[in-house]
Amino acid sequence: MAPRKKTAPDTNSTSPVSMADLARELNVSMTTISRALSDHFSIGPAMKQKVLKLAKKYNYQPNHMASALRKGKSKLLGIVVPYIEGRFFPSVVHGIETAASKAGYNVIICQSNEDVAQERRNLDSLLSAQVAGVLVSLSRTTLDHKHFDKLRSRGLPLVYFDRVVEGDNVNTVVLDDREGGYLSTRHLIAQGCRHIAHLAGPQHLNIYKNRRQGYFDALREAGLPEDESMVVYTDMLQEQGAAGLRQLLALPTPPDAVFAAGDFCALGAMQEARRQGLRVPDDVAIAGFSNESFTLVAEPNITTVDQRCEEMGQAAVRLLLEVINSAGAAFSPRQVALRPELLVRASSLRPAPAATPVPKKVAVSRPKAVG
Amino acid sequence: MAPRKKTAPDTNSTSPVSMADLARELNVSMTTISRALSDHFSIGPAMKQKVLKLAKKYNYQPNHMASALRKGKSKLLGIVVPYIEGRFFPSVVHGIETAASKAGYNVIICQSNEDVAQERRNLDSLLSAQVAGVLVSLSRTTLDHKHFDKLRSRGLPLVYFDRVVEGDNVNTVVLDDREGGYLSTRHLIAQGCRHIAHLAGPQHLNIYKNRRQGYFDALREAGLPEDESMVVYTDMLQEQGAAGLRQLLALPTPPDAVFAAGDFCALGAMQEARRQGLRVPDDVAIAGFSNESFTLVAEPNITTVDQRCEEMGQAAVRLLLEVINSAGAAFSPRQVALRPELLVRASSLRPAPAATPVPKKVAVSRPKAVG
DNA sequence: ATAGTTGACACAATCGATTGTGTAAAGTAA
DNA sequence: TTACTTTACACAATCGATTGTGTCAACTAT
Repeated sequence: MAPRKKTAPDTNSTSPVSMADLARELNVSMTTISRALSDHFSIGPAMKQKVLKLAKKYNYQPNHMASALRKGKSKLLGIVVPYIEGRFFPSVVHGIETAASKAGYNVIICQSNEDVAQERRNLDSLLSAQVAGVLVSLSRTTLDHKHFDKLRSRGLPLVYFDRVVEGDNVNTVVLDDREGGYLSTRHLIAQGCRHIAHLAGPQHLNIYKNRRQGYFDALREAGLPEDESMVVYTDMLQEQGAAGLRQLLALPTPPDAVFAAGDFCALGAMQEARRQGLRVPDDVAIAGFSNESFTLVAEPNITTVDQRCEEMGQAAVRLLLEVINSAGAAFSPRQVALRPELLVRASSLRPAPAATPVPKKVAVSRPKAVG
Repeated sequence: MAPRKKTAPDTNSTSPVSMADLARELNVSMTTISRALSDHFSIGPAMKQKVLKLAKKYNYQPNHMASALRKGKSKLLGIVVPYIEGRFFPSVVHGIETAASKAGYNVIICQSNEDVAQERRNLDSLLSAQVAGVLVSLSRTTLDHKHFDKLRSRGLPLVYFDRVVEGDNVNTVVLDDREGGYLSTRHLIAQGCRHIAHLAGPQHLNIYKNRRQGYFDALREAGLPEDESMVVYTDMLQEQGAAGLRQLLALPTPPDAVFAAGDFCALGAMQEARRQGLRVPDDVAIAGFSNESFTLVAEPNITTVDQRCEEMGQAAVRLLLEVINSAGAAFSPRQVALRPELLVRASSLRPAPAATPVPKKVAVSRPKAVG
């Protein structure tokens, strides 16, 4: 390209003032400017002041791209989520952005739309953008994870959250779903319920498998029978919650409580209960999962388990930054499980205290590491 | 820096293979590689094939930062929103990311947390990241917009959405709130309601002012009185909806319908109506605004106005890309207003058809440009 | 066969910031 | 005063890709 004199302001969106401009004005080298701005010891205090002042005067903005290019590390984090809708992912992203921003990072967000191919493209995109690390929640159609090797081979720090790859050689942050199921069921037992049913989700998904496990754990702990006939498997839809309850009410010993693995399902069950003339929670207590916003709108308000979305995002960023800052020094992958929060609402709160108090084995229930 | 030989793989996250590597392997110049990859005419077809093949073999990923640095334009768009929660912003962001990605852009997302100072920092951050354009929804505390001049002075394309700066020298995408209020109220009139109240929002916010305007427009069109005593001003909270309805029901002529400028407010009103023994929609019809997810959970389902969140994001990106691609050629700012969609649900649907059909002046109601 | 074209690629500067090494001036010690 | 440190900067290469201008060869035309 022809040596272009600094005259026309171009159509460039580049900052109007670069380090070279400052250097020219002060008759010093760019080295001095760069080091003065980054508070390098080899620059005298007087010079530092002058540079800082001039930078402020001209509203100098460092060019992150140039810096990243030279240093080989940008201040960008990549996020790959299946989509940005509903209650869960937006909240997690909220947490991620907040934590990242606090650490001086910006985040690039990508949606896989539950499509592996798109997920693959997202990764390429983030690679090209030279992100310093990646946070991923897998798409539903992601069966193998070979495309993530590309990141690993380049030494790009990677943290999975919520929908994760199983194993102890990866960094993950998840909700402790088993604990959620356990807390919820234990609460129902404490309310005096003794015939607790479970509206379960697809068992090939870990979250639902674990919630069911927590349900059984609580039953066993309380000495109640673990009865498979009290478990109905659904896809967590509202109508299936209704249908599920219908099926359960037809049993010889109908349930006096239902722990649903999802709020929509719980809502359906509650509506069905009332259609059948049952009172909630008096005749049948109901608890859901996910803390969907409508749980506070439904009447009665639905007891549910909060998934700590924001904390999950923050924990994921913390972990990612740790890996990034470990800089080469072999970092041994860590798996973090967040403790869910049981939100007791009217749908499960019996007026009278529990007839038969349950043994207080609270502390025992803590699972592995808690973020 | 000491000339470092290509030996140690560094701790760099840089792509393991650069154009220089390809050039070396093929014994050609980087120029040739670059031009072959970008399909420049001065490169022979044979050479192009060889380069493409080698690039594929080595899984070459172009370094966007380097490219952006040289070209002065990145493939990044910046988003600044007050926060990423609730129903609205996540959906808009969803639309933005989808549209941007389709056009080969990645998006960097920033939250202002409703704080001007943070918003200012966000802009600096995006400037440093060398984004090609910015999409903004103003924070609630943003009273003057001087900090946006920094963008304009650098020729950075800018589009406001939803919470916009007023004026015809800026690019904006908003929902036509007046039309939304109009459609909703017209619907209530068509249901046979003649004493329609309005639960209004803070009038210093344009969205609420416009919804109220639409309400009055519909009344006037139907020849109904525009009665200020039928308007209660609130902050759109659930409790205020209840309180507002209580106040209205105490009037000499209580309303037979309520158009609330927000769904939460509508919900509160509906709950209050039932507490007072009124049937919805028979005794009092209710319509809200925003299409919150709980409107489909409440019983009866609440009639509401959809804000076209995703379309708004897409329209904003379209407009932004237009400005970006106009490349210098003076682009005259445009204001886009999206047409809202009335979602009629049980809360306002009277069993009997309208007693007195309303004059069909539908076409007349169309406002300015529709995105 | 000589001049004029065209095709296909190389040179080298450039975007803006970073950083190892060199070096002149100033300061300290002997 | 001579020698040795420090202090405070400057030089210049570098990250990876882009691009205006040369240049050499093969080709066409007269």
